[in-house]
Amino acid sequence: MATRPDLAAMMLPLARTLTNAELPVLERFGLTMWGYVVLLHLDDEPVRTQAAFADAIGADKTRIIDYLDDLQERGLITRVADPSDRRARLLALTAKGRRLRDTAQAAIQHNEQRLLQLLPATERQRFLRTLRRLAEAAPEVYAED
Amino acid sequence: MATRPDLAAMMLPLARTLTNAELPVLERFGLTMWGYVVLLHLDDEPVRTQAAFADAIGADKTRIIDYLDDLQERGLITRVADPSDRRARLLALTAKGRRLRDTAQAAIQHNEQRLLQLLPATERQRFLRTLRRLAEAAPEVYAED
DNA sequence: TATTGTTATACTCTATAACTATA
DNA sequence: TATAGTTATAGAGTATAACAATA
Repeated sequence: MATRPDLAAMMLPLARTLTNAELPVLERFGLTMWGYVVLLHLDDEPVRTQAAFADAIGADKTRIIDYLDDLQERGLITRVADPSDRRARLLALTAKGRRLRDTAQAAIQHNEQRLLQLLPATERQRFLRTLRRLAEAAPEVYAED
Repeated sequence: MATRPDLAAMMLPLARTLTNAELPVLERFGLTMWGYVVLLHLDDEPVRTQAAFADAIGADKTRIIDYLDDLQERGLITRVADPSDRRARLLALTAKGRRLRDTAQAAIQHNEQRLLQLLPATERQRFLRTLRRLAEAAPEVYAED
C-alpha cells in the first residue's frame, strides 16, 4: 500500500486547475495560453529558428504559426527574414509586446497568489525553490523515455 | 519584471513530463492512464454512480466507459446493477484488481523516486506535504472560475 | 540534396447531444 | 418526466506528412 499519493496524481490536476483559472485572466488581455507563452519566452530563449523556438516552449513548429501570425498582426512581435539566411525568421518582442507581457504576467502571478498565500512565507519560498529545481531536472532525468 | 517563473509554467510541463514517463511503466501492466486512475480511486471514493465516480476522478461519464469495459473483462473490477436502483452500477475492485493496482502503484512511485531522490530527505518531505496541501486547496480557491 | 517555414491531413482526446432502460 | 448508463457525433488539440522557398 502506498504511503503517499502519486506525485503526478497530485501535480497534474493542480496544474490543470491553475491553467484553467488563468485562461480568463489572459483573455482580458486578448491572449491565448500559447500566445502568452510565446511572449514570455521571446526575450529569454535565443531565437535561431521558429522550429527551435517552438521546441523550447514545448510546442512544435506547425502549431505556433497561427499564434505568431496573430501576435505579429497586433504589433506585439516582429518576424522578419534573417538577411544571412532568408529561410529563417527572426522573432523579437516589440516595446508594445513587452509591456503587454509584463502586464499579463503580473496579473497571472497575482492570480497565483490567491493559492500561494495559503502558505506561510517561508514554506511558500521553499516550495517554489524546490519546484523550480524539479522542473529543471525532470527533462534530463526522464530523457531516455 | 517577474521575480519568479509562473507557478503554472513550472508545474504543467513538469507534470506532463512525469505522466509521459509513467505511460511505459503502466503499459508493462497493460494499463492506460485512465485505467490506472480508475483502479487507484475505486477503494477511496464512495461509488454511488458511474457519473459521480467519473466526476471524482476528473473525467466524465462517457469517457470512462471503454476503460470500465476493459477492466471488467479482465476481471479487475466488478460492475453490477444496484438492486435498489437497477439504473445504477455498483463498481468494486476484485482481489486481482487490488493486487494489480498495488503493484502498478509501487512501480509508478519507484519511477517518481528517480526524480525525488535529487532532493535531501527533509526537503523532499516538505515539498510533498506542501504540494498535497495546494492540490487539495486549489479546486476551492478557484471554484468560481 | 537539405533545411525553414507553411499548409494539408490524420489522429487523439475531449465535450455535447441523442438514445435505452429504469424509476 | 427525470435519471443512469450507453452510444453517436462534433469539436479542439496535437502529430505527421507534403509543399514552396531558400541554401
